[in-house]
Amino acid sequence: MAKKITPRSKDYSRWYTDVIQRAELADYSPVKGCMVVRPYGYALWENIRDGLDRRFKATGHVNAYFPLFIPMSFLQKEAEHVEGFSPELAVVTYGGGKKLEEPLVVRPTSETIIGHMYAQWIQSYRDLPILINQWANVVRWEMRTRLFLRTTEFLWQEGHTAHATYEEAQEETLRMLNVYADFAENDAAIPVIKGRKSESEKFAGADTSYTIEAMMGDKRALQAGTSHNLGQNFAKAFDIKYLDRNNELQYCWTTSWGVSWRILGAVIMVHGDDQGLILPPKLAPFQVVIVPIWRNEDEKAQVLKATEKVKATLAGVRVKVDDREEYSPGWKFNEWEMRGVPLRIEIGPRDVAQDQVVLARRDVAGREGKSVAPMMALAQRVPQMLTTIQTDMLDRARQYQKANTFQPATYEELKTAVVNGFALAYWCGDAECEDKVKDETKATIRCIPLDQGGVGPGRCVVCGKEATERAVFARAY
RNA sequence: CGGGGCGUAGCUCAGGACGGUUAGAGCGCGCGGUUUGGGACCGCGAGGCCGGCGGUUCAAGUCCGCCCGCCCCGACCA
Repeated sequence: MAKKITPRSKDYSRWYTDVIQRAELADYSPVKGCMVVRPYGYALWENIRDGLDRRFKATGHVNAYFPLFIPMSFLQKEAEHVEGFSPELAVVTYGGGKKLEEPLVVRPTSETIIGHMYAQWIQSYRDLPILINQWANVVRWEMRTRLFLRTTEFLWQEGHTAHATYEEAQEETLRMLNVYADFAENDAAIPVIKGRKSESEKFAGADTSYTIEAMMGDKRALQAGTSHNLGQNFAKAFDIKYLDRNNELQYCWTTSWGVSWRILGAVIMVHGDDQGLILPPKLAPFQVVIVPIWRNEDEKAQVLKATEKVKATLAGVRVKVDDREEYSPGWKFNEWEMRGVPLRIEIGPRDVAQDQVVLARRDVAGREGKSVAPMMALAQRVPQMLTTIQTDMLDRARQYQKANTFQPATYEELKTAVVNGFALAYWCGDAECEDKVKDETKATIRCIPLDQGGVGPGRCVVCGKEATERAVFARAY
């Protein structure tokens, strides 16, 4: 435990893995590319899950569960889909000691098997829309993995909907993109850019993919969630049809959308500092940690009594009392700061005598983040401070993103911009220009923002041809 | 899959070029005591197939070969 966290400036990726392991969010598994999520990390994931799930329910979705194994032939029904996913499939060829007649794919995503079921469940326009989400694990055989950001097996949710018209499907696609953005900003305190993916970056099998992109602490981009309008591609591949009001057979329009535990990596990288994690109050497993301080049995009894009293006044707040005797208060301060608890309450003999406590904000370092509050005021003050911390964290992240986003007009400027952050620049739409940037700068088009900022047409930053839209170029995870 | 690095105590590592009794340190862990407002200290103690297999040798943690695993950097991805 004495091991120090590598400073971000020295080695950002080391910092990232150090923080995860030292904060006990996750650990490496005996299986390459896989990850063990520890209780503290899982509690964080549960809060993410709950925040999203609540929003899914509020927009009319229901949860269900589809199987882990998918017949190989299903994947092959949609040409683009199979092409996109086949390199990263895990395939089961033996079961019960016998070679299987048809290999089973461990789902990399569930469009195919869900499409197969939808084809059976949907007969009429009256059956539509179908709005189902599932929380599941999926497997994608990745060459290089990274805790939370890219693991062979990962937890996520995948929403799959079927609609009667293109318009409804498109509306759903954007609705869920907005749900993701709302969650990212309001719960995770991560500012995101909503946008459309370029042809080369879109989901295998989608007509159009949308994304929320966020800037990490090292100014690289991370795709934090995606929402796809699948058009009729899967409907045609899986024969998802319905009879419309005129008794005519129509193919459905489907969507899918997903957020994985990768977003937990974003929380770490957007907010963390050299001390470790900084968790937004809405997601933190413990929003408040109380560290009691005493010197002798007399003080101990008084302080613990006051601690219980304080805890009781904080109904509705997730409070951890750290009354372990084998660690000193100073040790605990460092420990809980490293683990990102948003607010610390210190209660010692001096505080008990004066009916007060010391409050320390995790997001404001040192003395500046410390304040004293009367015990009487805590029931109000603590929730208030948690709200302030939550909004301050979003503001800080937003400022950081803004300060590191550039608007290059020339290719030379673009080259500089993408090593220093995001580049918002005109793009003509040609894959050639996109590829050139990728080859020469390692930056990719993260998205074409939905909000173009009210600017008119301009010149492609690469080729100079007329361009109607601006794209965000950045190096990405 | 290419390039680089590393496998010795739970963790971080020394030892290794030059083979030689019982393999070390710090941290962590257990017990006892003193401590406790920003990572306290003392004493005692437990803990090792030195990644695996094979070879050289009277003798291998150390030399040689093969294999395995992990981490970091590149080509694909939520």
